[in-house]
Amino acid sequence: MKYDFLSLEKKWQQKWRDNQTYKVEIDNSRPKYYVLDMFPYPSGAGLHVGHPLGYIASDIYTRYKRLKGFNVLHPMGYDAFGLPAEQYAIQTGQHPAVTTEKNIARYREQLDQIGMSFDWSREVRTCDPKYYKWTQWAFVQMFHAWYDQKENKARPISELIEHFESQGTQDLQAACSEDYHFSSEEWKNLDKTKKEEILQNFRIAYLADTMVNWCPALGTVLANDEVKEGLSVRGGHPVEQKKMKQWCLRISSYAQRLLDDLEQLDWSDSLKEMQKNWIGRSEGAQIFFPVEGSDELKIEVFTTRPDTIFGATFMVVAPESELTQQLITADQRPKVEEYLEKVKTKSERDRMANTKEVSGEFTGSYAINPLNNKKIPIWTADYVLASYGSGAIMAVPGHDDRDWAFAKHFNLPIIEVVQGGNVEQEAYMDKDENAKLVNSEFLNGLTVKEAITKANEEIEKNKLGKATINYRLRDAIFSRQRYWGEPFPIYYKDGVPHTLETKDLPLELPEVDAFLPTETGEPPLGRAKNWKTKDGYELEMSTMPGFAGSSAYYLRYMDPHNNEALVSKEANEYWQDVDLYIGGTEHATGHLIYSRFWNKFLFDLGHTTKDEPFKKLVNQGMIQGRSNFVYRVKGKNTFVSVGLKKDYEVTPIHVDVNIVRNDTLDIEAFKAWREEFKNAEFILEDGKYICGHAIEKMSKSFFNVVNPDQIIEEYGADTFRLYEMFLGPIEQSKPWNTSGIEGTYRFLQKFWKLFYNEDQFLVTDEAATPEELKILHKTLKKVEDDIQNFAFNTAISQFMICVNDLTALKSHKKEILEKLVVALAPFAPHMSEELWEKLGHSQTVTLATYPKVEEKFLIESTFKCPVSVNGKTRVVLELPVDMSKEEIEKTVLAQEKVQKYLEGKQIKKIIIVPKKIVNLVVA
RNA sequence: GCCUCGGUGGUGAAAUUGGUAGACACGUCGGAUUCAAAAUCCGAUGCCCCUAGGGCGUGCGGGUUCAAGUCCCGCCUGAGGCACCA
Repeated sequence: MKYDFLSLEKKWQQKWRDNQTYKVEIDNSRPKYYVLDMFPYPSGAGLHVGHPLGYIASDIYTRYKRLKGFNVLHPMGYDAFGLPAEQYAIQTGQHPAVTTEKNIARYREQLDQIGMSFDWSREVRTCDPKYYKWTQWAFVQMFHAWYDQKENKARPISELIEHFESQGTQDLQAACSEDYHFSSEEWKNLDKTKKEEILQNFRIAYLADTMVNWCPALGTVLANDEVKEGLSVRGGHPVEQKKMKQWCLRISSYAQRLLDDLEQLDWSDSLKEMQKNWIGRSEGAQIFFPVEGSDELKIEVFTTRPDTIFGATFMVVAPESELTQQLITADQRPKVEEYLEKVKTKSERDRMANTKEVSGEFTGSYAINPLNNKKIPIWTADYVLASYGSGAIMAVPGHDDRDWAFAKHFNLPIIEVVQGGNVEQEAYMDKDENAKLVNSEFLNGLTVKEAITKANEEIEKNKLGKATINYRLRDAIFSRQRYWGEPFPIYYKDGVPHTLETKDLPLELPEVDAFLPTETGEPPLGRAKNWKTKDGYELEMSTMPGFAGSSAYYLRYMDPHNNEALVSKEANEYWQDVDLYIGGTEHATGHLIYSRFWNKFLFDLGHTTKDEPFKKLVNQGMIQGRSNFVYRVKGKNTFVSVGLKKDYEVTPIHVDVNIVRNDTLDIEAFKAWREEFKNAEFILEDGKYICGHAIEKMSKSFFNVVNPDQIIEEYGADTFRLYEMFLGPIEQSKPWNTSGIEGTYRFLQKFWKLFYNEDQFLVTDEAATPEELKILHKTLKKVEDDIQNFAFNTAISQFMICVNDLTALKSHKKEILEKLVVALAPFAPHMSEELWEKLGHSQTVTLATYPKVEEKFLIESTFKCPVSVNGKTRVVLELPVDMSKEEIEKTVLAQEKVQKYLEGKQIKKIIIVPKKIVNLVVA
């Protein structure tokens, strides 16, 4: 009987749906396993062949784990809030909810036809009020929390207030935007507004005036990870710096924990490295430089090289820094103001593009080097960033190349304090172990390492500052001036923000007449009628960013219909955390950091049981497009095959890859493709038109998009799944190329035929021969090892070898085939179900048990042992496994070939590597 | 500039982690079957040389080792990340 994949796959997909085969419940009798895919943003274009790569891999692993007896949670949902739907809405007036709904339906249809085993009863959508109730709830928790650096965790804000009331700021170590010192008395005497103002600086979700990435084209603020090279990641619009009042999350207070806990995670090195860089820890010292002529004014700097303090010949303060204003002297004011104005109008992008260009202005003030009391000028320059460290530096031109360039440009002195380079030529930045300090009083003669320690000691002793750590990671800006996102559960009373109560959540997104900002520049929510609380207080008009909804979705899947809590204790304790998370690297510094932070916060307050959400993470590579080209002869409607194009003057034209097969153009289809090609003529090679090709992003405009639908229609879902995995390791990015899919298709045909003799279903109860058993167990072993290593490509290769072997033996033994069906089930579930049923099982293959590998069939009775004589001659011998060293020597030397080679030569030594190789070293 | 990961046939890729490089698959060539084609099956297929046989081969140049795609040093090159971060 023919392998009729179309009807067979339809039949099983229907059965799985009808029987809710993949629905899971808490089951304390079985171990849990949690496999999660990064949920997709349902775009209007549907899935192309690149998208399901990770989903197929996780589905294979899920099905494998089920067969191994685990209770596997494998859910799917949609990250449904976002910019594209909103922009589409602006253009068409269609409500984003409507388009989103439509897109989701399409995604679901496509996912189903690939044969995914998701538990759809647990589906979540971030735009569903029942879901975003808990996003809002988490935000409320963050509003009412502060970060205790002593206990290194978030705590309820009420406990901070208690602390203030009993002892003011004494003994308090808290993450805070300001440096506060007050007594309990002083606290008690403050009015309500002032108290709230102070508390804002401690809250984990807080409102603050901050420099933000403002994107005028999108009309919204963006987070750091949403900006690349001064352009927005979505759309590529210019981004500028602007001071705005925004909601922020104090993620920086978690910097150290986010860094430390990376170690315990089973993630790829490159991903961990990216997060490390993003967090950007640097050790150094905070030093205060008094300003000449002022008792109060001090310049705080951060430096990683306190050892070079005697080489500081000037100071630089960031132009945007408030300090700058206080430092400008009357006679310098006009010049400095002019400079500040110039900096202000320079966009972030221009600033980045011209990093070589040196600019700055002298403020007129001088600082005193606290270690040698030398007077040094204070400058302002845009190479110092307001947002990092304290926004001011001590410039050591001898040992920092930016300071060096600045000093050279403005003719400032350069002092060498570390020997080893020529500071007149360039800054000497090496931390050579033998380099000694000079011109540095008590540091002279020390190495850099010693000098850093010594300088820090001296600074702390004299209370000039302290050794400290700085992070590049900044607090996350959490407001977006957009419509299609979660509303903030915040209202304002006398300008002071308050949170809604949990019982009043969710705060649903209101209807608006247009999805644009208001005339007065308020976000779209400003258009909503009566955007107020019951008591008439104004509600917050911004919405939350994309990462809000995806930060705790993995917890929601554990208990998606719970209306009382994000997740019940029971469900959380059973499912714990994600054992395997699969998704792309593009989320390395976005979602994967936010999500870890969000989870740690919930953990601190006892809302979840695990400190880290994702134990193991596998990054699937991107599938690129493989575009095809036809070459039109200039000025004619004639197309020349790629091999002959050098003889003509041609223009390459993208041609739809779906009318090209193995680079050969379907000429009739091409003529029908577009009106203008109807009468096209062709110059062929070997009777065929061969197209050129190039690797590009998979995109509609390159006509290189391949949809899974077409492939599945032609070859079936099982072939598609197999082929996607067979393409190469999942972590690797690679272009899609449909030629080659025949290989996996043929494999499934051959597998099917093992169960048939002509048209007759034929499996025998005969006992398997040792040879057959060996083939089976070798395959089981290799496949299982490969699955555990996510090497699905080689697992499939092994199946191919196995089928070839069994076909050659004309083997139809039930004993063998039944086990193979189960082993293949994770890869080709539809075919396996069908064959499993034909083998007489009434239950689905999902409930089968993964066959046990019997090692005894794997042990070879003999092993191949290559003999190498001085690396020149190789003889391969078959030797028994248990042969002794002496016997091996004897056998080797008795070989005719070896004898021949050794004639007249003397053996110097014989090296036997157990079970592997024998080497004879000849004199 | 800094960090990370790669570079193996015509193509996608394997290689038990230092042990016969190129498994498996695509493609190509040859054959069988067929009136013919498709499908299917069998065989060949790293490169070079005149075959027997030999020589060369994992980006390039060195090194360690009986043995290197794998380890070490120095380059070249591709992809990704970070980037006036003090």
